[in-house]
Amino acid sequence: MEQQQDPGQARARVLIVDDDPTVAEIVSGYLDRAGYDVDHAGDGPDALARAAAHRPDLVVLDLMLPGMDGLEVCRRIRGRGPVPVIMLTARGDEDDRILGLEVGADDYVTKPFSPRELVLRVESVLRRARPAPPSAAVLRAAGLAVDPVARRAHKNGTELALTIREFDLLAFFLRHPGRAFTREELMHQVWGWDFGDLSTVTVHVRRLRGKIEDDPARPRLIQTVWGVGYRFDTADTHGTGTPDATPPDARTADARASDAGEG
Amino acid sequence: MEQQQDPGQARARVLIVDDDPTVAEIVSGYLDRAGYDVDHAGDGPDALARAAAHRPDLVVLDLMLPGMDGLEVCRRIRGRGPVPVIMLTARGDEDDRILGLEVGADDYVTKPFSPRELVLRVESVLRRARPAPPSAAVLRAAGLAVDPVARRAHKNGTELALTIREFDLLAFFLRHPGRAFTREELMHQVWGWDFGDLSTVTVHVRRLRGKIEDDPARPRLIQTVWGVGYRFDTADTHGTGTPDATPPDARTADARASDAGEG
DNA sequence: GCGCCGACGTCCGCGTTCCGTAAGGAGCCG
DNA sequence: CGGCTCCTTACGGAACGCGGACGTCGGCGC
Repeated sequence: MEQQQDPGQARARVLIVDDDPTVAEIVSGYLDRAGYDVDHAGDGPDALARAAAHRPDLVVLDLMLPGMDGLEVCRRIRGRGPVPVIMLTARGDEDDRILGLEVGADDYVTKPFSPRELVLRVESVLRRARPAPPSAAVLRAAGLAVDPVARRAHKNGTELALTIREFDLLAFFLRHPGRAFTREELMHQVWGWDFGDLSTVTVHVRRLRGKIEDDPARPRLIQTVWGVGYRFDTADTHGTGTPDATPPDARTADARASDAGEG
Repeated sequence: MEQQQDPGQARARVLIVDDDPTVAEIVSGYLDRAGYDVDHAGDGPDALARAAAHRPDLVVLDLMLPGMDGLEVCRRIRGRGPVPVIMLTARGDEDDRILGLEVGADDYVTKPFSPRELVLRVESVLRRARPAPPSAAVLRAAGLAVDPVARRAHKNGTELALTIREFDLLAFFLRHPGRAFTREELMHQVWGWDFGDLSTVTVHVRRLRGKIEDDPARPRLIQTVWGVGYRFDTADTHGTGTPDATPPDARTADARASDAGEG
């Protein structure tokens, strides 16, 4: 069964381009019942006009069109913007598939096809084309954005060139803002070591400061807690003398495994 | 999907639904000689029962049935699973054809038909139904277009001559843009190995770079993540806005089979 | 059968990057 | 002022990535 779309969400517009009225009608019925806003064009020029007027979210395009070549239509439609295209080709016509691939089709369905399958393809392509919604995996604070999955860090939109240790250290700080850590703790959490020269931590904090602080000589983000260690301060966790200011982040102990990457 | 008749494999099961015994017998004979395991039902309820019991790989369904409508039978059978259906319709009855397609038939044969033709259709539908598990779309990014089904890759319209490993590697990268992978992960996901010389990955990345990068010495698409591995970057996954284009979908064990192709 | 060729995995040398440590100087506190 | 802590810089070595090249295996044509 096809699933309905979210009520409240605008229905996705689908443009069907086919010169056979019966095929178009069947497909329209299926897509309509599946919750799409369907438009139909019978030939190439009509397709281009409707595509320009209605700005569909997806185009189902028959390759065999009277007048204008389906490939040409595809090319022109995609020339205006990144609209996903599903192409209907004759059964087993390998050449058409290849051409469709080159011209910019995102998927193809061979005729005769089951309307059910077409609906599935439409859903699949649209799902794939949807821009990724706010990825929750990105850590943000004080103009910094750290993506542990991509292993990228940005400061005010420009990318930072961080080494592994610097990246892991910054990611750890971002996960635990406003809290002071001793060098031993950092060495344990970020390095995974329970012993070693603690000046290693000092040096890496210094290097990280040099890359993320506006004035490394007078650091704002990574504060030195005299006699203790370091604390990452964001702009919003400022001024509150909170002794136990656990951020909304519910992350507790043993964050090492996820914070410091590999063991 | 089910298996086709390979030597050693079980024969494909075909269920014939027709109220005319002579027709059913003739068709059964042909299909049996063609190597299929044939079952027969004379009316709608019988068809549903046998379909449930024997789980056929394909159903040949006469539209004109006593008792229950053929369309209703088709609808119910397909409601249980994605079974291919070939429909037998009266000659020139356009409405039946349309209805058949609407209900989800994969092909149709008009009566009177030659049993030989029906066998060909059966083979065709089974062949088509098997190796086309739904998601067989085209991957696109940064001027690249990769068709996993056709095993073709294009860059800016010109075809790339990729080896098997290079193709699988590129397809995997295109499926997970903007995400960093270690060599171990790539070896596992693309090669399917859990051990082995990781320099193999390095070498293949280099060879792939030589074919898809404008300046392989200064790669833009496949970025090296120092100390970690590699990351495929598209033009649009650049900057703070959308650092992660990969939806947090189910990334399970079966991802390998679909990612690396079926070899 | 024989030789050619492409694909693949492995190995080695080189240049680069990064890391941990050491040492000297400055800052903070009693 | 003395002791301790922290900052800064420098350096050697290890780790890493890259490019080039080699040996093997299988397919294909002769």
